[in-house]
Amino acid sequence: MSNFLPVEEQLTYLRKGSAEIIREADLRAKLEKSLKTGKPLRVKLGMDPTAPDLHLGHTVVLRKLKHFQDLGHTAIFLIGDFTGMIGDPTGRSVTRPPLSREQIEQNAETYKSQVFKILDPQKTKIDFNRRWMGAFTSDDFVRLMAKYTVSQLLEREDFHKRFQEEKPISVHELLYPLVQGYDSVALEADVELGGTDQKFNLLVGRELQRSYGQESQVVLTTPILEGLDGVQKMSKSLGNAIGIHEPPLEMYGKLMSISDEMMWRYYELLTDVQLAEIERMKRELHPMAAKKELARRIVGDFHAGDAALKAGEDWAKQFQKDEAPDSVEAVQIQLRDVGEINPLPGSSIKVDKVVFKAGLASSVTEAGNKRKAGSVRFNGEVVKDPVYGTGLPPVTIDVRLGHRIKRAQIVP
RNA sequence: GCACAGGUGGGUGAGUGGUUAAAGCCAACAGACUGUAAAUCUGUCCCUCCUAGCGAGGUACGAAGGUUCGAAUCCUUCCCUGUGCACCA
Repeated sequence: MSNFLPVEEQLTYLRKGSAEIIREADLRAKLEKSLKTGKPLRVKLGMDPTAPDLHLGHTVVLRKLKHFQDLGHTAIFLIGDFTGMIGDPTGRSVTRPPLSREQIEQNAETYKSQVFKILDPQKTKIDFNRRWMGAFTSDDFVRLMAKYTVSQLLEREDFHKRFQEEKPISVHELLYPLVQGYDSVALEADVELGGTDQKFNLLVGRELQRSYGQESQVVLTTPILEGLDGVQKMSKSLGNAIGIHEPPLEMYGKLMSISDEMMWRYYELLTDVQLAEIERMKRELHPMAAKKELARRIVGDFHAGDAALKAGEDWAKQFQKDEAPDSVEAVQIQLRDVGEINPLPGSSIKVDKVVFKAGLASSVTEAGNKRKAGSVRFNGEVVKDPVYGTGLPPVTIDVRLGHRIKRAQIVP
């Protein structure tokens, strides 16, 4: 009845793109057992509903969950709507403000729709930890907290560091790992996935399961994907992320701007290209060709049809041939908003304001600085004067600052 | 509660009464060069206005007041963080 692959094959498949498996022997044992009994493993991946928009970094671990799913195991996508109130203190050495319940629910909804770009909706169990945490009594909580010690919690690097640096650590933050760990108890998870930054939390799950008399879960961590800068982890707040909902051209362009070194890492973590094949590409392909292929593949994962191909063409047009792409976002701008200089007979507009209104600069002052530096182009021409003479509106101008371009429609 | 140490621009971190919109570094953004890669060099990096300038004005150093011709710098109160004290009277 069971149509699982042989254990070794499953292991090989799962190892690719993993950072660490704790412990591999346990995983092997669990796989063997499931093969024998025909019972799939329960694989848990939890996410905070704090960042409603998924980016490629999140997809690394989601892809891993998908791998388990492909192998016939049960994928449980857990939305931490309860833990979201705490906010995982990971990373920033600053206490996060808790999210409101409405926000969390809203984010959770967006999540659901987004993860199915990767996971098979038919075969994925979605759960919320409020389901059991909401029913937790104070007694239950005390019992849970009694199973762990403060020094155990302070082993976590983030807490440890803050403790050393005499920075604040709120008590509710300390609770986070415990609750996440308890989720594994509630779900009777066989395996829990997470980024390497989650290692501590995942290990707490192992301990707690044992305390509650369950077999400990296997912990499988995936690497944290670096963002566009190639240094810091991909994160929306760091502004170095590629969101999975982004339009094809934008996604394609961002992928083309990553460093050659990063490109191979992206290949490894974001595509199903086999390692041997990646090595071959490294040797035989021009880096740019390989990068275009990468961009095409990834854009193709999130956009249907020939969107990826089109994005490639548009990109080449815009950046390699220095032309405007076929589709440029148009922005309507009121003439009076950009300072009409002499209404008749022709009109003059203020360059800085147009750039700002087009959304290419975050302030008029910044737009002015860029203009003075010779970075602003109107219809392909560098504009250095503060005032730009146009005909009578309506007038359309392709406004370009750096690699970004907008079509400004000046209307009366 | 008491004592002590802190709170500066996206991040670090100088600055203790006056060319300080606030050094340096990092990040970021743009330009040159390129393959929108890397490396390197250059410029910018609070906001607004205009006649666009080594221009004018407005904000800014936890908050609010005060002293002063003048304060991030001195005083007062408050808020926030950390450390120590706390039991054995």
